Amino acid sequence: MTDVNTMPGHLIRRYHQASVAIFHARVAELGFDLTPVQYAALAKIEAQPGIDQVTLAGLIAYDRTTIGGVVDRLVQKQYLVREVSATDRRARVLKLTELGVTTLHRLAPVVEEAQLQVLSGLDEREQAEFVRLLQKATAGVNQMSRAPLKEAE
Amino acid sequence: MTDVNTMPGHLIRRYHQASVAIFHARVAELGFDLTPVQYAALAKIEAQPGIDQVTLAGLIAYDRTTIGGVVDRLVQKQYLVREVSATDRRARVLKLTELGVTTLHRLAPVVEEAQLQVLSGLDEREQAEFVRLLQKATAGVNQMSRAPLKEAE
DNA sequence: TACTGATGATCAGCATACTGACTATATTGT
DNA sequence: ACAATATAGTCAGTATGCTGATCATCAGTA
Repeated sequence: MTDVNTMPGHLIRRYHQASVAIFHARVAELGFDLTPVQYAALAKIEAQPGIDQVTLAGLIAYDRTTIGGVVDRLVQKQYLVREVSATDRRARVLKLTELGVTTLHRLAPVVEEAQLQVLSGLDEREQAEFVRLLQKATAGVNQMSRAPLKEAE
Repeated sequence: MTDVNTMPGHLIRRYHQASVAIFHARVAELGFDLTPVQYAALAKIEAQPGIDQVTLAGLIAYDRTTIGGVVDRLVQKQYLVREVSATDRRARVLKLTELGVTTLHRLAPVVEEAQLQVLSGLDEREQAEFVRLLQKATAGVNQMSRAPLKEAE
């Protein structure tokens, strides 16, 4: 394993790079300019409207510092509203706007396609096995990240 | 696949995040401050001293814009020397310094350990299968990246 | 009630990646 | 030889991630 191109860490970086590029290309075809991270945030906020930033970060495994900037940009694009929580003045409550909802729904099928394209180097049986192993491997190292996934309670 | 946490793209992002964190933690234990990208660059330059930046970028699948900054920082840390090529004045020729060589060799075993830790969620049979599928999947989407891997000739 | 610690959010600073544009130099074709 | 094209590298601008620090607010406890 002296060649970095055979090391898991390096392969993951390259795979991630391509995965992001595929996402961008697909989304750009529809005339949108959303990053994978922004999409994930919108999807999670739709599922749990009124969520605060730290909880959101935990549910999609982001760093809490990073999420601030992501939310900033989504608010600027008018996909999100951010308000001070009525019950905790430290917290910011997040909700989708109408535009956010329609955008999310228009993008959903394209994002699905992008996922398939990311796996397109594998045949169907391999895809299933790969996703299973990827989930298991990711779960195994979850706590090593500064931003571990926190399961919904 | 409506939940982003089951989507391959999202899993890859999380896995990559943890992989980088593991690398940093291991390298920091030895008192060094090298990123995975910087390590990969050093390793490749050792294998091919006198390589230019574009070729290096192709061999480890970086963007040519990004590699400039990476090399800058490695030069600043005195691991690398960058000189104008004698045969092509556009090109910059890269070589390791003594310090670069010794650092690379000290880090190598730790980097190996980090790779194993990245896979630690899987049993031995799964690890082999996962790396095989990861290589195949990555190769399948290689051309979608701005920085595809270019095999050595 | 007042103190202490925990928590939500932000800020500054840095490194990786990307896009698009630009400069300088080589190469190719006529 | 000269024009057109290609290539190596850089720069400006933006987004994701990280570290570590700070501020405001909340919650538990003496």
